[in-house]
Parts: sequence; C-alpha cells; structure tokens
Amino acid sequence: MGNMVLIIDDDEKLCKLLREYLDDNGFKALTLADGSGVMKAIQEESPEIVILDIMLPGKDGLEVLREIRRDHAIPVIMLTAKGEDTDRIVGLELGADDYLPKPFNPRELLARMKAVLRRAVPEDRDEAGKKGDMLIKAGGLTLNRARQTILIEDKEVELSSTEYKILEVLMRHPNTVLSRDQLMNLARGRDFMAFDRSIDVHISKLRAKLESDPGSPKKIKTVWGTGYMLVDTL
Amino acid sequence: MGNMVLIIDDDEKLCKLLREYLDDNGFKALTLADGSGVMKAIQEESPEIVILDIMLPGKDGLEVLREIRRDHAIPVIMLTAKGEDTDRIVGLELGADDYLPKPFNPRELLARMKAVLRRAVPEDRDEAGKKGDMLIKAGGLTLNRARQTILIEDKEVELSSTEYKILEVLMRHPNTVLSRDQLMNLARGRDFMAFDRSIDVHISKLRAKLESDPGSPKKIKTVWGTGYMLVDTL
DNA sequence: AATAAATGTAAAAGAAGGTAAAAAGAGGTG
DNA sequence: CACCTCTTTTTACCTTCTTTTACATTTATT
Repeated sequence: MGNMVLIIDDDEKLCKLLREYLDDNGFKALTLADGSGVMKAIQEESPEIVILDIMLPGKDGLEVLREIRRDHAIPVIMLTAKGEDTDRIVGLELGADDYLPKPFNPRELLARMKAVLRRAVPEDRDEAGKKGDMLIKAGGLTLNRARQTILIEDKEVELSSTEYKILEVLMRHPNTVLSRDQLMNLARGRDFMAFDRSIDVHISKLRAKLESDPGSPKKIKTVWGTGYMLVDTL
Repeated sequence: MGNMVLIIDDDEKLCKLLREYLDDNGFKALTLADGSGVMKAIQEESPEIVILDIMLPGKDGLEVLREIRRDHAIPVIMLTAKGEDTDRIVGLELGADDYLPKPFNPRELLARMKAVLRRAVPEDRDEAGKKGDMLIKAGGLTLNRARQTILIEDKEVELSSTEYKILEVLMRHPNTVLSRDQLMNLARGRDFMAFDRSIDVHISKLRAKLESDPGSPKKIKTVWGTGYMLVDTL
C-alpha cells in the first residue's frame, strides 16, 4: 500500500536505481522507458505522482506532459539534462510541479517528491474534478481559488484577478525562480515585452497586501536579473 | 432499488464494462446502442442521469441531447472522443452537465456522476411534472426550471427568461469561468459582439436579485478580462 | 567612486466592468 | 392597429483594474 510513483525514463540503470531507492522509502515505483503508455498507466494504476524525463526516445517529455495535463492534475516532476536551460523549460511548459537537473541524488528527488505531494491537496475526485484543487498552501499563505482571496494569518485579503493569478503561479512553484516572462505567460497568457513593467507593479501591490514589511519582503523575493520567487520554508 | 443510469453508447464492450462497474457501485444501468429509443427510455424508466456518447451511429449525441433537453432537465454527462476539442464542445452545446474525454477510468465517471447528482435534486412531483425532471442546486441556490424561479434560502425569486438561462448555464458549470461569448451563445443563441454590454446588465440584475450584498458579490464572481463564474463552495 | 542596468513604486493613462436610465423589441388587449 | 406592459439591448457615466510612464533607488560592473 505504498504510494505509487510512475517514472518515465529511458535510462534503464537509473530506473532500476530509483525503483530500489523509492521502494526502500515507502513508495511503489512503476517505470516506463518511453512516453507511449503513460496515459494508460495513469488511468489504470492511478499513481500519486509522475517523474518524467524531458529527453525521451520518440515523443519528448514536454509532449507527454501536455498529454497528461489534458486529463489530469496529478503532480509531475520533470528531469532535465544538465546544460539545458531549465528556466526556459519550466517557462515553456509549466504544467510541471517541479524540475530536477540530472544528475541528481535520489535523496534530492525524494525530498522534492515529498514537497510536491505535501502541496498537492489530494485531488478530491468527488469534488472539483476537472478544475483541480480549491486551496493551495505555501509560504504561510492559503489561496482560495473560488473566492480569489488569500488567507494570511486568518485574515482574508481580496486580490484582483491578475494579482491572484500571479500569486497562484508563484505558490504552485515555491522556492523556484520564475522570470517575468513566465509570470506574464502563465498569469495573463500574453508575451512579455522588453520595457514591460506591469509584472513589477503587480508584485509591488501583492507585497503591499501580504508582506508585514513590504520594504523588505520575506515572502516574495526578488532574484536580481532573473525574476521573482515565493519562499516556502518548512 | 439502485439509482437508474441510462447509458447511450455504441461500444458494446464499454457498455458491458460500465454496467458491471456501476452495478457494483449501487447504480442500475440501462444501455442503448444508439439514440433512437432515448426519449421512450427516459419516459418509461425515469433514470436519474444519462451518460451519452457524442459519437453515435445515426443521430449524433448533440442532436440527442437537444431532444432530451426539450422535455427534461435530467442530468447528462457527455462522452467525447479523444482529440476533439472538448472546450469547444462544452462551449457549443452546454446543455450537458459535464463531459468526459474517452478513454476514461470508470472511477472517474462515477465521481463525476456523483458530483452532478449532488447538484440535482428531484423535482417535486406533486404537480403533473414529467418524470426525470430535476432542479439544479449550486452555490446555495436552487433553480426551478418549471417555474423559472430561483430558491434562495427558502425565498422564491422570479427571473426573466434570459436571467434564468444565464443562471442555469452558470449553475450547471459551477467554479468554471464562462466567457461572455459562451454565456451569450448558450443563453441567447446568438453571437457576442464587441462593445456588447447586455450580458453585463443581466449579471447586474441577477446579482441584485440573489446576492445579499450586490456591491461585493459572493456568488457570481467577475473574472477580470475573462468572464463570470458561479462560486459553489461545499 | 562612477556608470550602467535592473528594480520599486507613485501616479497618469487606458481598458474593462457596474449599473441607471433611455431606447428598442415583443407580446397582449381591446 | 393603437396602446400598454414587460423584457432586452444600448447608451452613458462612473468605478475599478491593468498597463505605462517617470523618477527614485538599488545592484552589478569597471
């Protein structure tokens, strides 16, 4: 009755290693060498989380992710080869919940799996089925999707649609630097242009609403030259 | 005395599978291979819910849905073939209560059936009401189709037909943002034009009728730049 | 330290939404 | 058909939200 993990990677040795390591740590691992049987496996085995290599023979990982996301809100961690521009990858297809550059220490993977699973309120199938979770928790904040508000120390603060969207993206990827480009794409569905400062302004307003001292923000950090990051210390 | 489900699908194997699965889960399933006998079956068997494949031999599923909707408010879940643009389908023919892309996990279907049934309450049959008719419940509201009214905390409020239609569409898809375009198409059957404000006006009137504080609406939310959403927190 | 690039944010400008009221339709009724 | 009533759409103005602008401040580089 260990939690089921679905691993998709064409590196046999890695798969074997991971299967053993995860087995020892209370997970039951199912491995696939390519993306062809993923949907079937998810349907039949209902894993709790998917570990997906970006580089795959045949259909590549992003394509597989896209397929998964059409039907499932299941947590997905992407494995990226060293050297690829991971930010870019995350930006392009941020349906993933986390990513991990290869090579990595299995312990690191396990830690991220646990982190992702902790955030993933069990997808209450009975309820909000296709729309995913109603509440997202991270960084001491609780987002209420239905009401477009945040709960911060039991106080409910109203957010505008864009503020909400940006914060949701940040909270879905805590401790991950997101570029303005990514934020603009994910929150507003349009391209970020040079000299576009609107993300900065929204961040400024968010800080005013949710930081106790907006002058030295503790929750939404600026990563100079790169973007913003929501800090989630556990 | 299990609840009766009417399944219309030409895939025999799928029908058999579903019949068995639903049987095991407290439903009694009746299956039809095409749309020809649907109206008769609804009248004679009074199922609680209909599962309807879009792709059918002869009359297609949308046509069948239209027929059903002429006489019944019975909950309907549509099955759509993989690859079709489900959003589009939902947008075009939103008389359905939910849709599910094939292939699907029977468990997922069951979950959605339960979710839809939770929103549907059997209509008071004291009056010569046709069987199979349901009231829709969501967001603390109960729609009465036969009387074109809404029950809000035991008070019955009258709605104009457009108000009713818009609210019905919103309530059939709670916690889903619907664009003005969709609302206009579904409620009035015509295209939404730029600078058209009539949906906004109807929403405003609905809020005046059903929100305790129309100034800060809790039930019908505006999603800026996108559309409106009925909030249903359970 | 000086310079250039990036970020913070107030305030102006622009775009979208709320709603009262006028105008335009759609049925009834005599 | 003229008249009245009820509904829907359009108009007009106001409010709210987003983006742009402008300038101050911070950070990195030389």
